[in-house]
Amino acid sequence: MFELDIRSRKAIYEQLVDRIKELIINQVLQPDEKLPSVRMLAKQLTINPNTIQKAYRELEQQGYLYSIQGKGSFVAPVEVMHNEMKLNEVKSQLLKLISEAVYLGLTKEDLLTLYEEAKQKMEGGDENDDRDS
Amino acid sequence: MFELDIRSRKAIYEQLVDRIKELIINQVLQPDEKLPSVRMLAKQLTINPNTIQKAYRELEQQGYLYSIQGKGSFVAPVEVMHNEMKLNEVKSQLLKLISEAVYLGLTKEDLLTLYEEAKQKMEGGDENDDRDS
Amino acid sequence: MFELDIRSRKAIYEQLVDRIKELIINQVLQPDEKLPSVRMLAKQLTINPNTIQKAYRELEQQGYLYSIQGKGSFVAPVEVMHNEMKLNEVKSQLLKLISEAVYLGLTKEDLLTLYEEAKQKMEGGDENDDRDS
Amino acid sequence: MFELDIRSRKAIYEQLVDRIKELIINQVLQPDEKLPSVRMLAKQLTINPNTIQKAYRELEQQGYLYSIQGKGSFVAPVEVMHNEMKLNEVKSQLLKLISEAVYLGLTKEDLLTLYEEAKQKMEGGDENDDRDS
DNA sequence: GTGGTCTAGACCACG
DNA sequence: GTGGTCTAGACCACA
Repeated sequence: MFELDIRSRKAIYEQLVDRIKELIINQVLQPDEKLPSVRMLAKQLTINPNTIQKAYRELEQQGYLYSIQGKGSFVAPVEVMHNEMKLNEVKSQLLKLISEAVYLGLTKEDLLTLYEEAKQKMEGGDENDDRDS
Repeated sequence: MFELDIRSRKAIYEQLVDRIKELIINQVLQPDEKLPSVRMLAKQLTINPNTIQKAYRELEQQGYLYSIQGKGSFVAPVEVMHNEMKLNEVKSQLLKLISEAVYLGLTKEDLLTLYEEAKQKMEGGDENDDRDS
Repeated sequence: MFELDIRSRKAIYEQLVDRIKELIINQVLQPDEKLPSVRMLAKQLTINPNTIQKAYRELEQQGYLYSIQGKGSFVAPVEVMHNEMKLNEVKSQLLKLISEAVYLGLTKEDLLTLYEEAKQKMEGGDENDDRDS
Repeated sequence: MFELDIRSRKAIYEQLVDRIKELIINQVLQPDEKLPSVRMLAKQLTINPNTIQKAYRELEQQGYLYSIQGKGSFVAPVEVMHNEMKLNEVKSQLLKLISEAVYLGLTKEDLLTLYEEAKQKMEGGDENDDRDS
């Protein structure tokens, strides 16, 4: 579930951040669900606990997790207010990436296909799904 | 034209890569156009020539530039064949980014707006083309 | 009345300390008024009694509460003598915080507004006093 | 200049953060001025480089510093736009602290005295000062 | 030489 | 048992 590539150029803690963020976005990890403890996960992945902690801390700063002393780390519920700033950041990144993709031949249809794909993955993780949103 | 933010967290050579890539994508830099020499640009930006070189090498590897010994570096024309691999990479990045954006509240309309924006910038850079694509 | 945020980074006992201090300052809790027993409050808030005890002990040390064996904990009346030391501590904290706020753009008017706001809340909590101080 | 109390309950990196923030606010450290390198400062204070790095990183996240790979860490210039959010946070903290201080006997005059004191320290650090602002 | 990352351990605060 | 802090080292990427 949290497998990572030790040989990758990308820093281990960054891989973890990306992977966990993905699990949250696709609702595999539900709001307020507890994540593995720093030490447990460290043992399981055979990496240093500090590395896990750094990833958790980063996710906390980005608003995806919250952690409680002596209890553990948990998935943060989405809060619309706080996200507007983040959405604008992501939009700016998207504009750049879409530009590059279009330059390389991406069509509007391709883009919409990707959108549907993203949607589908998110609904797939939601067990209480009522079919279409 | 190549101004960069010395205070940014992003490495200077990366900023250069992104900036030049952007200029190529928006067709400000046309195919086969010559880029400034490493030394000239280094002097102009008052940074280390090695940094410029690293950026040019990176762009060459990504297929955006080609260089000729003793002549300089030039913008590579888009080649459809070679791009399919890159398009798939970018598509994969896009899927991740779109997923995150949707999680944060992006709508399909937002996405199409971004698409049109990207298109427009590319056409705007093309001075010899007033027609719609 | 004592609701606390389980997701907060701040330790639970600290949240309790702050909340009770606030209630005392705003005169919602009057001098010599009895606070809920450790066990009752623990049951009501569904947290560990030790946590309540730690908060009460902390407030006692800070001079906001006094406790009587077998009777419970009570709000301490303000004593001018004992407060001079604390006032100086708080003044020192205030100086730091005001400096930071001014650095971030706080004006003298903003500060006076905050002062009036603080005053108002304290008078608002005093149900038997409609006059100005 | 960066002396810290190793016996204090407060974490070393937090002491560093507070101290450096203070130096920036009082303009002892000027915008774009370089801070001691992580290793130099670690050697000077005889503490672990990681602890310094944690402090620098925290200050960077709070917007007081920016750091550049291979160059060092520098004081960030104040940007009014980005600070409004922070100002509101600090205002909220101020309201609480002023309430407590008033409860302990702080007068409006005391508060204004503290304000002037804060102002004075900030101007004192400004070498190009034109007397009053 | 600089910051950034990682490891392998230790101790503390919290509940 | 949990996260948070700190130490004492090591290696890498950047300029």
